[in-house]
Amino acid sequence: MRITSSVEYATRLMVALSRAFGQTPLSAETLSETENVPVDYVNQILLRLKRAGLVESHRGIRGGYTLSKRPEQVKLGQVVRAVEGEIFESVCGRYEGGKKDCHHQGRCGISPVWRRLGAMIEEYFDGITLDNLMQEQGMPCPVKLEGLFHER
Amino acid sequence: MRITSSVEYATRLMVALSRAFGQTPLSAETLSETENVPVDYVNQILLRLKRAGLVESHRGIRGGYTLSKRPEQVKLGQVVRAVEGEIFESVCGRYEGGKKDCHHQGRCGISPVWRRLGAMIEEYFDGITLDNLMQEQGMPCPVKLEGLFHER
DNA sequence: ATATACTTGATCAATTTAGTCAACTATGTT
DNA sequence: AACATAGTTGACTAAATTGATCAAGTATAT
Repeated sequence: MRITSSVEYATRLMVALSRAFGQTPLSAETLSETENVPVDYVNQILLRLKRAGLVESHRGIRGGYTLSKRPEQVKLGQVVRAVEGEIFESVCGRYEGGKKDCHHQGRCGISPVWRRLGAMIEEYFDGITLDNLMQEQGMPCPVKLEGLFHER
Repeated sequence: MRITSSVEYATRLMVALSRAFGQTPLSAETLSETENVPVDYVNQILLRLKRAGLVESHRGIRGGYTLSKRPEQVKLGQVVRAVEGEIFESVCGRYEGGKKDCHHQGRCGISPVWRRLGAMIEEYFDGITLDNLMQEQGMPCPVKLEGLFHER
């Protein structure tokens, strides 16, 4: 379980765009240099972010990318979903044993444990905004998880 | 971000061994059948669990595996660490950009966000015991995360 | 003795992740 | 209009990880 390079890079790119919010667009080339990410990879990631509606692109000589929304209105969860599809992939049914004779239904308590973990992680990511990420010390106290554990 | 088959299988195997706790050992062959996991893979996973001290092996004609400790004394976190090494791999420095001109040090708030996520996930796994997993409804309310978000 | 069953390390295939490439389209500037 | 900048697209490749298999052992209860 780890943060992939796509997510790491996407997050850094979004923070860079947050810093430049309200100013002129940042080109993929520029972002590639300041963030030390291969330019083609930057383009690929920005394209996914664009398709998710998180950034806008501007062609031509002084083109580049800008945030679609204000930094405080963009959640880290949206960024992760844009590049990964799903934040936490459900496990039930993915493996042979699970499908054929699923021990995740009525016979043991494993399934809810995975589900809650997924919910917890999503909640965590959705509780953090780009604005939080721009702060030196990270976000203050973004998530309230109490409810999750009593959910039935 | 997902639960790997090793973790899924290891968890199921440990729950099966929990059910048989105090009884005769369960052979890899038996576990393979009841859990629908290839027998060689079962052996591989059980070996890792053994090296982590979570199960004991018994050779010979009525041999097999037994839990080393009572189900309520084994944490899910230990099971995950036994098969995966680390529950959540630290990201800082893993990628080129991070090493060369790390944006995770003093200049933005990304790093603490990953660290806290990792701490949260570890805390979650360590708050669940095999005993919890045996219950139909999963564990009750294993984790208190309040402290995590104010940690500095 | 012998059948059962754990032990070990190597190997292999499938999948995912990371990164590259090339051909193209749009746009501002001169 | 010409041109340079810069986004767009999809295919492609390489590396790493994951999932699974195999073979040649060793130990032990009966």
